[in-house]
Amino acid sequence: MPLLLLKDLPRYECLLEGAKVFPELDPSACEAYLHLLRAGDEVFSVTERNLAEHTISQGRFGVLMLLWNSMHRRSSTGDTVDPCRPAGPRTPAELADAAGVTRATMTGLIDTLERDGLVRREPDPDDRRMMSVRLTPKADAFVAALLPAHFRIMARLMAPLSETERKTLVSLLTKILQSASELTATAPALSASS
Amino acid sequence: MPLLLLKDLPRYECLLEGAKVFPELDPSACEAYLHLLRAGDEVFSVTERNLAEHTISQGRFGVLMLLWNSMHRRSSTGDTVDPCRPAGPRTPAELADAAGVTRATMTGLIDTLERDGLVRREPDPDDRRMMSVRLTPKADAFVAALLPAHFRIMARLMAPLSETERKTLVSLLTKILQSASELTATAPALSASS
DNA sequence: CTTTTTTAGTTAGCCGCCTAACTATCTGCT
DNA sequence: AGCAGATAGTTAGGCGGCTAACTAAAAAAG
Repeated sequence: MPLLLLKDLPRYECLLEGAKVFPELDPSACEAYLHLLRAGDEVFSVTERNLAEHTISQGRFGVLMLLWNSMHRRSSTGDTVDPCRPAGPRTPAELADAAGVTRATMTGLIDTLERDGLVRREPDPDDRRMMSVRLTPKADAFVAALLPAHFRIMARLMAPLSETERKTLVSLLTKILQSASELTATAPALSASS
Repeated sequence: MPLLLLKDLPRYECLLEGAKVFPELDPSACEAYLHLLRAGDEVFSVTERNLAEHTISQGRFGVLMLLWNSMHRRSSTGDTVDPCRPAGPRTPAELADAAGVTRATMTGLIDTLERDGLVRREPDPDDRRMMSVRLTPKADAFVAALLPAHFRIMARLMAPLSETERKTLVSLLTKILQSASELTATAPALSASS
């Protein structure tokens, strides 16, 4: 579990009462916020538990998936990607960027993956600053064995939602994602202005 | 940011293609899952950034909120809680339970909060194993100064959603939460059975 | 051609999360 | 009374985030 969260979400009446004390408190916004964090966290930890059974963390799994995708990706027309210039992330910096972590963090993840024999670092012949990270055959088999259960869990998590509801959820989350990125862009003004 | 996540969510076509390779892959479930994690993470990091401006982490903030709530809570009828036996969490174990972290983690959080002068540990006169954690006046002022901006951010994040959409979102997330907890209960069967 | 700036990757150190093991205390059973 | 087991809290060590500072190499500027 990545974050400290209330196990029992507050009842709506409590939020209404809080709004009396803090005029800034928007009860329905707060409720949606708390449910979003809670659900995201719960879903995260369910998949994390499955991955942990295979002795791998979410972070390392993410790196494996990025590399796997780089190796197996085909374009939407069905053509294979030019093998001389693979499209997906290969270097630590590209991986860090794709994964949304710092390069320092990626160094650590690749360290442990390499230690476990799942990836290899290879120097770039053209630019001696760069490394190329490649999956080992072991990792290939590992990921292939892991994915079915992983996908099954996603399917089970979303089982109670109809196709329509899933689309609705995605569209609502997309709106939130949008406003979050706007909020990020104007970050300095947050705590001060209205 | 608590977790390693794809910065760019995969297009739906990619999921459809993946489903050809992995029959367990339910594209709409996967899409919903990825959006949920992504949105949760993004929203989390937006609030985290605000808290960081006040030199406090999400985890410590959560502890302060639990204690604050314990101290200021009133019942829904407006009566104050019996002051001799306050309802909210007080001890590290209760706090850990309410926050959903281990007691070891709570020890660390209280350590840093105490170091920063925001809480005090007081021995329990009746049971010498127990400690009582109390907010200092400094923490009281600190939280009161922090909350308005915190609430404002929640409101902004949810601004693009109508009241109806917020209710819809909460109800969809509640369904997912429900299936996640069922999945947690039957965890051992996950990777094996269908 | 030298110097400066940028870039790739690593290292060091902090924080918060975990599990496992430990101490101290209390509770319950005989 | 006395001991086994439960419980509260801490400690120790690992992992994966982060920032900041560093090295090496390439690119750009003069």
